[in-house]
This record gives sequence, structure tokens and C-alpha cells, in this order.
Amino acid sequence: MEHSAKTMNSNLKLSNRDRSVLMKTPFLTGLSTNSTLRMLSAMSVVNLATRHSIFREGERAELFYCVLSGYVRLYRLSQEGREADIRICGPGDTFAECLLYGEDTYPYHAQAAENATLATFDIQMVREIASEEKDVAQAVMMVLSRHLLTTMNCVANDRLFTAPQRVANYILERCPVDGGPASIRLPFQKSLLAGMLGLAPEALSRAFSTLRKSGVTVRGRAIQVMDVSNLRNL
Amino acid sequence: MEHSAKTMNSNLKLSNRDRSVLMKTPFLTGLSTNSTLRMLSAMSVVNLATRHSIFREGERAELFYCVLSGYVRLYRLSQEGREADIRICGPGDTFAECLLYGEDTYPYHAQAAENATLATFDIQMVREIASEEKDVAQAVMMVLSRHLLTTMNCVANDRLFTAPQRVANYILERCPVDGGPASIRLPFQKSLLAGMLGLAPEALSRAFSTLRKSGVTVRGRAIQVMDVSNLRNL
DNA sequence: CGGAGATTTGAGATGAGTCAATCGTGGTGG
DNA sequence: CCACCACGATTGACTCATCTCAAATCTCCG
Repeated sequence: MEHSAKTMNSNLKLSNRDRSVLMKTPFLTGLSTNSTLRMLSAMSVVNLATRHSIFREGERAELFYCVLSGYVRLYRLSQEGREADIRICGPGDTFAECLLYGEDTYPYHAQAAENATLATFDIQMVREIASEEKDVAQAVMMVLSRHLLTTMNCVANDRLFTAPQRVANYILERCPVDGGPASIRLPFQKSLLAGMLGLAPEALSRAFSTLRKSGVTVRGRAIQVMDVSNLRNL
Repeated sequence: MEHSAKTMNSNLKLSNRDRSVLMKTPFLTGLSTNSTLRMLSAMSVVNLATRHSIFREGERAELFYCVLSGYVRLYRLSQEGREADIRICGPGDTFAECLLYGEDTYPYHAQAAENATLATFDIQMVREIASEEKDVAQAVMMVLSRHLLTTMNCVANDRLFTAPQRVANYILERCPVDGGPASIRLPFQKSLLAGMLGLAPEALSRAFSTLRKSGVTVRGRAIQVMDVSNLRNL
């Protein structure tokens, strides 16, 4: 079908950029040649159009994923159909990797938030490889640790900070560390950032306008900060 | 000092209950005899009095922990001194294990929420053991996966549900699965449950009284549910 | 240039936090 | 065994943050 060819396309041809992201994944860096080859044999690549569903909550899990380009949204649905984002994955991020040693069904929905290229890994095969190749097992542990750390951070941020504070944190994490002026560019739509921070889009908008008096200017995806060290005092 | 002997006491003598919990930890179940012995050699046991601090955010991390009895509170502080719980660990739970392959400082505070017995593991040593013994590496991956899954669940719950819904979820997770009446007993103070659900104690109290009209009765630590399947429709 | 979708703004409703006072309970010591 | 005390839990009053719905605007793409 014309449609499915456009929205999902599996092959092993990678753009140079995608290949470079792939090899820089904590998942594949520092592996022996042999381990790398084995991992690549468990891997495929797919292209996804914006809003394309990757998997649904409750589906049997056979693959986990690594984002090469674009962004992916992981979310849950309430009974009434309200959506809550759990995590936004960008280039280099891995998701559903916790199923390597956990349940056998996906615990949330995943959807391409924009056109995206993903590497898929066969869970069964990687589990096998990890049990034989120490460097792969170590890579898995590193990825899991890092993911766990950022997720606990997310809980803490949600519970400790207000919307403007969370937005300020997001900006500061992406600014050159010194004081003075800085400017960054959002890599995605604001509605995605809102979900990432656990906010409704309207709340993000209002948070930005609150931050105006702290020297933050927003025009489209461009964000300018008059004085980074000033913003750091919340 | 009399005081420190009372609040912190390191030895290798375990009560039968503690030993049984320890061996049932995902961390130590299913290991070969040799791996088990090596893990035990990286381990100590400590007793802690209520409110005793276990480590502070930013401290250099040399140990990770497994709760044998009692409860431990992991939390962050805001500038103004407000506390936000990130996780409550009970018997069998592991914490700071994400530092095996991550940063080298603790990313949050840890405190005994009541008298507790903990197993401590030397991070450096376990890292070494995991790199040599496959079954240990696998155990680490299982623990990390499970922890990650529950933490993502926590984010989803916080973002999707109101206080009464979160409390209902907590109760339902601990009820026999069928319908009809049920009763459970809280294993700790209500203020701890409040923190676990990301609520102020007052909010938990109000949530309980909201749930009264759904057939939930609370007296001290005892919770009675008139009809489980009824409560399940939020 | 047109238009669909994204973003902003306004107004109102609601959920949850804070502070303070009261109530209940369990543990301690007489 | 009882009385008391200290601390946890509840309740009320109020404030604040964020969501929801609706309308107005903006922006980017074709």
C-alpha cells in the first residue's frame, strides 16, 4: 500500500547522520567488534511519519527502540481519554529497553512526535547476546541506570517545582554554563515541551510569559535569555 | 558513643526474617553459590533508628542499599527547604543502585522512615563482580528494569490521576483481585503514604474522606473496602 | 496568498498546598 | 492499670497553581 510505504519503511540503509547517532548510543559505544556485529544483526531501521503509532500499551513486546532522528512520545491514557506524557525521546535515547528483563507487554503507548528514524532491536536476541557478551551487558546496565536517573529526576521536578521553574530549568540545562546572555533553539514544537514538563500547552505558554520579567524572550522556537545567572535564581 | 551505637550498628548477624528477605531480593535470588558468596563479601548490614540520615544529596557514593526491614524515604530539597519524596523503599527494595554505572554522587537524600535494617553493598566491588559473573550482571539488569518501570509508573500516576484516584489505586493494588469486600493494613504511617503518592498529609486525609462515599473506611492503619469492584470504577 | 494547525490569551473551575486549630491515639511512666 | 503527653491525623479557611474550554492570533507550508 502506498500509505504504509510512506509511514513505515524498514531497511538497513542509514544516512550518515543516523549512522553516527547510532554508533554514539551508549548502547553501541565501546563494544568489541564481535559484540557490535551481533547487536547489528538483532537490529533493523524504520522510518516513521509524524503521529504514527509505534506500539500501544498492552501489546506484546518483541522490540525495543533507539531514536536516531526525530522525537518519540511515550504516554498513557486515562479512562476518559486524557493523555499524559511520560517521556519524550530524542536522538540517542532508548525506550522500552526496560522490557529486556521485565514484563512482556509494553507498559505505555509510543508515537512518533514528528518524522523519525528509529533503530529497533529484537528483545529476545539482545537478551541472549547480553548473557554471553559482557560488554553488551554492561552497556545495557549503563543505559538502564541513566534512564532511571533521569526518570527519578522527572518525579522530583514535578513534585518540587512550579511551571515557570521547570521551564527555567529546561532552558538552563541547555545554556552554556557561564552567566551573561544566551540563546537556544527548541528542537521541537512547544506542545511537545509542554508534555515533557507535565504541563498543558496553555500552561507552558503562561510560564513563558511569566519568565519574560526574568529576561526570557520567546519567538517561535528561538529562546533568548538576557542573563543566565539571573535566571538561575529562579 | 552511646547514641551512635543506638542509631547505627554495623555487623553481619542477621535475624532470620532479615536473612530471608535478603535472599529473596531479586539481587541475590538465582545466583550461583560462588556469585552469592562474592556478593556477600561486598555486603554489610546496618541498623538505623527512625529519622536517621543514610546519605545526603551530593555526597560521594560508595555504597548502594537493599532494605531488609523497615522503610526508607528518598527525597529532594528545594531552595526554600521544602521536601519532595521521590520514592519510599520497603523490604526487598534497592536504592542508589543506579550509581553502579552512573554519576559518583548520590542524587537525593535518604533517610530511615522508621527503625530499619539495611544491607549495604560496595559499589566498586559489585561493579567488578558484575563484570565477571554473568548471573550477577543479569540480576543487576533485572533490578534496574523493575525500578525503572515502577518509576515511570509513578510519573504517569502523578500526571494522570487526582489524589483520591491515586489513593484508590494504592488500595486496589494491595487488595485481593476479585470483587466484594476486602481489608488491608498500612505498613507505615499515613504521612509516609502521602509522600509516596506525592501529596501533603492533609491532602491524603481529604482523599480518604472523599473515598468514604465509595465505600472506603479508614481507622488508624486499617483500611476496609466495602466492594473492590465498585472502587475500581474510580 | 490561503488555510490548517499551533500558540496565545481570557475567564472560570478545580485540585492541591499552607497555616492553624483541634482531635485522636499510642506509648511512657507513675 | 491509668493518666498524661507528644505526635500524628483531621478539619476548616484560604491561597495559589494549573486545567479546561473558548476565542483570537500567529505561523509555517504549500
